[in-house]
Amino acid sequence: MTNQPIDRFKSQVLLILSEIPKGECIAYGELAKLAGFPGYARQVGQLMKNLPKDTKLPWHRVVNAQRRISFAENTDGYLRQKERLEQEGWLIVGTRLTNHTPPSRQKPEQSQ
DNA sequence: TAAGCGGCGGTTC
DNA sequence: AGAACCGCCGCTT
Repeated sequence: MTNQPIDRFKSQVLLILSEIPKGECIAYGELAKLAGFPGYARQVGQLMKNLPKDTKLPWHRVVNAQRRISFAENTDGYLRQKERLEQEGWLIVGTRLTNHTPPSRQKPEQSQ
């Protein structure tokens, strides 16, 4: 339409997103960069928000650069994303993602 | 037209 | 490690 670059941005992002393997996650900025639009992290988030609820795209695999779910904990969006991520093997503590059991306050210090 | 707001990110304190 | 700040860029008011 009138917004060709923007439309392309969406297409690219959604394409890359659909290629994200199960059990893996990517940051908004990372996704934007891979799509060819570095700096468009927020737009990716906006795009995710605008995705239809019945989309089969792995929107839940998109988290922020801090490896955290960008929704507030009490929101339904957070709960949905958490559910889906846990379903793919992720262990989630609060908004934080961990691949396996979190190191119960195990501090590196001189360990090794 | 201007101002504010995000499913953000990187740096700094 | 966590909170605060600023920079970013399109969308909504």
